[in-house]
Amino acid sequence: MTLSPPVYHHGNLRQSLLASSLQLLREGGVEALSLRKLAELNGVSRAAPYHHFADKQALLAAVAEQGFAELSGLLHGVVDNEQVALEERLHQAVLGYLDFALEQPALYELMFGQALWQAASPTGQASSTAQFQRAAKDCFRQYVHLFERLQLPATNSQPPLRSAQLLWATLHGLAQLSRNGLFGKREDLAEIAAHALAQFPHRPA
Amino acid sequence: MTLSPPVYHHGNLRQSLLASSLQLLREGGVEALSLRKLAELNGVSRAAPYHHFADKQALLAAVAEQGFAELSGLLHGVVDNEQVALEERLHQAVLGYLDFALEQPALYELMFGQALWQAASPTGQASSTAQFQRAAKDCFRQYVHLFERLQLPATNSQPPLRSAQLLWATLHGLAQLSRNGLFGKREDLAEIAAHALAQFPHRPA
DNA sequence: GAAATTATCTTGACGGCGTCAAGATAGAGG
DNA sequence: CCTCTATCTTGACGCCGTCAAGATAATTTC
Repeated sequence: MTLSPPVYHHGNLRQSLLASSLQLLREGGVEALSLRKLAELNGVSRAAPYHHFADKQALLAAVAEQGFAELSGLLHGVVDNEQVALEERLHQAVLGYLDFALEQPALYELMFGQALWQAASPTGQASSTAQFQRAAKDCFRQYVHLFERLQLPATNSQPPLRSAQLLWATLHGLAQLSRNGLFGKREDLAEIAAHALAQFPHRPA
Repeated sequence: MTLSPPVYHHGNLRQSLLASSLQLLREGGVEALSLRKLAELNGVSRAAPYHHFADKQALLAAVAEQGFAELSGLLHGVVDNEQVALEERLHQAVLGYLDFALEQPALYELMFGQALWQAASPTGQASSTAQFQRAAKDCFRQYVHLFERLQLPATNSQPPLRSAQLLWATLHGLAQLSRNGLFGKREDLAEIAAHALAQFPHRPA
């Protein structure tokens, strides 16, 4: 009398593989993530994962998609919180993004790395990578939405899309360079992030 | 009667390997760069490269270091050009950086990717990775220098180090997100870059 | 110039990897 | 029951990074 959908040999291998992938990613980075280790961790044979993912790239795309979904949920929680002033939400969305990136550096790098965004797409895999790219854009759209609601002054300002693009780029750069240890201690990062936000146009206080 | 330094079996394999690495990187990304292919391209056996690089990571570090050296030269040419106004030099340094990143995306990703910045450093390789990290910081220092000379107004401004960090992060984010096709066409990038520069404090015109 | 030393390269081998083909097994539906 | 399909296993292939042992060539030492 299980509540989950019908179960075959393993349980549901697909989700279990995704979870184990996150674990391997955390412990040893992308280099430590191999299909064979994944299979062994789940008590199945080498070829079993191929019944749930076309190839390694498709699995990585699914993992990254899951990452974007998590980030998207995190941002929604901040951006849609009507009890907080818009400026403050923006601030929280910035810090939340950076926390996410720095707490799961390997996952974050996978989400934005060359491997998944260069879809050579011999037709078949297009769906798997296209799907994860859509998840990424959903994530981004929330920043656009936030800037739209902020109604920034026309002077010195650009359309919300442009502002969101620029903010996102800044956050991404901060996350990656900070991970590489190029900014000194991590408290410096919060200061730089505040500096970055201060450079965006403000509503007349 | 050769002009080059004394030549052993190959010629000078080390430099030749580095050049071939760049070629493979350009053609197929990091995934296409294997020591065996590299050896074959240079007409030597599999193990030959190990007499010039401790392991694959050391070779990648040397390639990345070369990349930083090239970028550094490019920036020097712009930043030290006394015949151009400082603001204009900053503008050129921004566009030059982005051009470099977008023209050699695989090299750029290698230069900033996790693989080389997570030096587990079991003591031995420390020198090779530390050396390439120094090259990276030399690159960065030029932006600091530029901001120092710009003498930005104290109001709303941060020390040159902070401004340079923020600009670098923004450029890095723009490069990577743009490469991933998240900004639409490439002409948009120049517009966003201009927007970014406009947000940095200006000298009173 | 001969011998010793060092730098450079080769061959053989090991384990790990992604992937595929062929076959086994287990649950679902008639 | 039989059939069908989803799921998993075993065996095999070629590519990979890496090391140990040995060969060869340049340099150094006398």
